[in-house]
Amino acid sequence: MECPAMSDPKIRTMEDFASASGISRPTISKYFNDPSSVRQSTRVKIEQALEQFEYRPNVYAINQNRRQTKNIGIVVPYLADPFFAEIARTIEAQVIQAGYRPVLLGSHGDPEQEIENLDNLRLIKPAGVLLAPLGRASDPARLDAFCRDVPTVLFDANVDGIGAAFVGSDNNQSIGLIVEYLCRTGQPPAFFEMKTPANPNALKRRTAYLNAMKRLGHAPVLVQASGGGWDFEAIGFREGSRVLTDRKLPTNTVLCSNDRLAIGLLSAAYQMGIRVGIEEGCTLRVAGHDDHPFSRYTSPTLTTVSQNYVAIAERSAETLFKLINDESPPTAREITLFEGNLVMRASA
Amino acid sequence: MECPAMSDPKIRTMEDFASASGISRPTISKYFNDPSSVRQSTRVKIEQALEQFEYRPNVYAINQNRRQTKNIGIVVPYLADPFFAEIARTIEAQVIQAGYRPVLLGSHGDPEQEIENLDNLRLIKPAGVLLAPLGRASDPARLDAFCRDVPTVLFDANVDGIGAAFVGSDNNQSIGLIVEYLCRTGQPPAFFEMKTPANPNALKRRTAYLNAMKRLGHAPVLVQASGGGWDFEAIGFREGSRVLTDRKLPTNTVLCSNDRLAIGLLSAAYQMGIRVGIEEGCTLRVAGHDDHPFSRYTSPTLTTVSQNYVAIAERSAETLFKLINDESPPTAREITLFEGNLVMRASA
DNA sequence: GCCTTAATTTTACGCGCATAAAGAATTAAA
DNA sequence: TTTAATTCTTTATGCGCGTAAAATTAAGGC
Repeated sequence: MECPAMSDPKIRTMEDFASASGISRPTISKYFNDPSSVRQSTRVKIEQALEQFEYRPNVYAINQNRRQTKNIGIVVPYLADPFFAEIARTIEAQVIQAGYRPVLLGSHGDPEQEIENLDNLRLIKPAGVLLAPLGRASDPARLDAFCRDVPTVLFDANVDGIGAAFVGSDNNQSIGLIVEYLCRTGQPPAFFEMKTPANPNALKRRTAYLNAMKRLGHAPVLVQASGGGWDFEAIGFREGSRVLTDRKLPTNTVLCSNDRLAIGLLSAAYQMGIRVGIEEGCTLRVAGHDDHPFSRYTSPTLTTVSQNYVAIAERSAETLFKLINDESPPTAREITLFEGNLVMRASA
Repeated sequence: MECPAMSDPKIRTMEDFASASGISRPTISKYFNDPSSVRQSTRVKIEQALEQFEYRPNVYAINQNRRQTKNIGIVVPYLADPFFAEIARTIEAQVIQAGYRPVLLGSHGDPEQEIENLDNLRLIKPAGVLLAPLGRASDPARLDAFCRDVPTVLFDANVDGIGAAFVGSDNNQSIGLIVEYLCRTGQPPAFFEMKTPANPNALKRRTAYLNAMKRLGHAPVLVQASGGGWDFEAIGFREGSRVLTDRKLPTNTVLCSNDRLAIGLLSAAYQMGIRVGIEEGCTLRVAGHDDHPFSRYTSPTLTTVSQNYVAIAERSAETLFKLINDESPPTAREITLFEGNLVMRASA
């Protein structure tokens, strides 16, 4: 039995706790709003009483009356994607550290779910929202309507003009990096992607690939998979099988728009008996983008470009907090891009 | 500009909406509590007004006064594991369909985080909680204390005597199934697992393996990986490399306690040039357990046993709702186990 | 048409806290 | 020590809704 100090008199309300601790209720209220806003000596008193009586204020009563809650919404397009799960987790930590309460929501790749998530967030009157939008599938008008009402920072995927700021990866740099690497170490890569990608990053990566190839004096080769949705591995497998069967590829090197496509492609190659990698006897090189958590366990391990998602998480959270606490007029929409790093493994 | 019907008079409170719709406030309140509890004709009136004025009641005011909120907590040990992300998503859908609001929390493999999640859930006074505990790492006393206060159903991992019910997989059946399959189609398997697994399912699987081998008249071989944590792929890779290097395995078949270990092992085998599978020329067979989302893209694709997580999700949600709505005295702790299905792929 | 039953309105109170204003007490500075 | 600034207490009001009880009205059956 835990029994810190015989919490005999039942402390249910802040009033109870106030009289039990010998401090006035409004001061207690101030303390819970911001512990540093009361004198050090009274703070100590309160915290001692807190250990005795283990009282916790009623969240609903608090939030009903405060102008602004301490809730921060975090919305990601797909929670079952380990990449987003990881970045969400990192952001969560930032939010908690800053004294806010994270509320994590996944959109399951569905634009309606995304809007529903935002609508649900509205109901809890969040201080701000960190939103990784679905991208092209998103309903920009409704996204914008939300961002006008609630301080919102976009991350991972940009939607032009929406939200107070955007923090993401510099696809131009990262794709340039790996294209250069591939060209330097072997045949110039073809680019494997979705024909009509939902994610705006995919479009930027395509452009970046084309630019990089031009710069290096090679003819670009686009391999575009039809189909939609978020089941990238399946698409990568299906279209990868097709392309490898056709044998029309003018190069032995494939750069995938993201790691999940690459995972599908590697699986297809393996099943066709095609040896992938940079070792002797390999007839195909495959590279990806994102440094997906599973990319280090593929066969062969996947050469890719890592996104600096820690930096992205930190900066986007930081930007949001500034936005929330700043009385200054909202400045111009700021775009921050972090560079990727080459992760050399066995596949290319 | 959206402007359904000129919502000129600003509807902020239920009182506003009541007068605007010509219905009394208590009736409006009843409607939002349960739309079917008001007469059909008034329900129509309210819903018409609702379209005109798009009023939403204040969540905080509601929950402050209701004896019970409509919140259902969902706690999983590790959100970055696609298996849990998927099952969480399925449960979410169930919860929403039943008219509740899911609150999803991940414990990041950390027992303290798990307790913190439960503490945070307490603050929002949930109607009930669906908890997939960390397992052996969990703090049983504090888990129990929570379950005594809040209707809680455990799923995925059982902790003896804690929670009102448990819904999971029948490890004995599923492991038996795949052991039989492996024995029937080749050499009897060794069992690859963690020496001190955090997950109680792992222990049941070990026992199930030993039982199955005994039943089939084979000598069991346990391969136990040291180390802890939730980075199963890394452990599978590291320990897998070691075991394959040692060449002390008296069989060419390895059954892994879960797919994530198998993913690591497959990666290790590939890097060592060991051909895995049931084809000609393969010297190793590998099987897993769980039908992890990535198991169909490994090289080779992973033979495994699928958990019926849709059934688990449905039953656990269903059980919780019954528990919440039932006035009957809490019956004996019910344990429901669903059978697994063999998923035959290329690795074994 | 009257009666029974169910649904609604009216009235009223309370939930647990934020917050504002004014005065009292404490602290720091002069 | 005096004064000014800070912090605290007291007092009071209100947030938006749940909910209970009594009075009223509407619906359905004969």
